[in-house]
Amino acid sequence: MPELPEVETVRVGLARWVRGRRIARVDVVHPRAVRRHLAGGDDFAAVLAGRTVTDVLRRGKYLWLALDSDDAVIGHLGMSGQMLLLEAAVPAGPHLRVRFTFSDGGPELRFVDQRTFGGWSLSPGGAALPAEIAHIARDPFDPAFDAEHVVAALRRRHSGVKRALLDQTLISGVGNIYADESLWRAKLHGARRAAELTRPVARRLLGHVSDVMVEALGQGGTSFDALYVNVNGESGYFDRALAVYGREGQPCRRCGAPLRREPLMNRSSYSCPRCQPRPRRRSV
DNA sequence: CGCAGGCCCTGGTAGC
DNA sequence: TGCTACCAGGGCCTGC
Repeated sequence: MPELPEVETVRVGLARWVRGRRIARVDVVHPRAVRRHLAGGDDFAAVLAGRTVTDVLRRGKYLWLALDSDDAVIGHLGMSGQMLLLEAAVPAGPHLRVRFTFSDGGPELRFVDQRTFGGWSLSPGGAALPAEIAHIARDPFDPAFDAEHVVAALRRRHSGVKRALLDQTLISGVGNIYADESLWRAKLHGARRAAELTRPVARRLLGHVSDVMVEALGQGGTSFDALYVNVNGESGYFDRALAVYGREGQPCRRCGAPLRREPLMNRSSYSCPRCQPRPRRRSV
């Protein structure tokens, strides 16, 4: 489940391996992978052929290949997407969705995605920042990330604080895993109403969000199964450092109480019943 | 407008 | 053994 640290790891890998190369051919193996490109897979491939990748950029969980035509190819890993760089001779796996081959004959870029939540689309003129993702807020790795602005926006939200953290138009890059980890560090239950957080508490929470993702980036990303693999095909291993996510029934590392799992927004949330008491008035 | 919830999708696993 | 039900969840979409 790639979140900001994992996507940044992929971006760095793509920049290293794809920047400056000319796309010779694109094969859309599964149409769902380009469902956002309404003109279809053939058109997607035709537009990209002959273009050179000038840079690989990212905002939140979206990344894009900037092209010499000033257009962009936006990519999202979804739940299970992988970017693999492989020699052409390596046989295709069962979940290959899109294949990019390059005119230099070097390694292909293969987008592999079991659950098909991820995909690609074209953004005309979007090399600097695709209009399609301009509504996505800056993420904590962005030099222009304005924490005080996010604190103020967070404190105007009437929804639960976890829902607010997962809202990519408020702060981007945070997913279910790092939201839970951040809330545990901040000793806050995710159903606490965001608007009820004091300014210092909101600041502290955002500090934890940033810390936990910076730490994950340093570890090379999170992996729970073989689904997340970085661009060179190596699994991340940050899972060993997770304090709450996936640890139902195991002792809280702070107080020893058995961690709980409960549904929130129709997905699992992990927290400590003692460190993160449920609010009387719950917001989701 | 803000907010909440449903849906998409596949493979692994639990349960019968 | 083979079937069904359920779970994982990011982001888009709809409806209130």
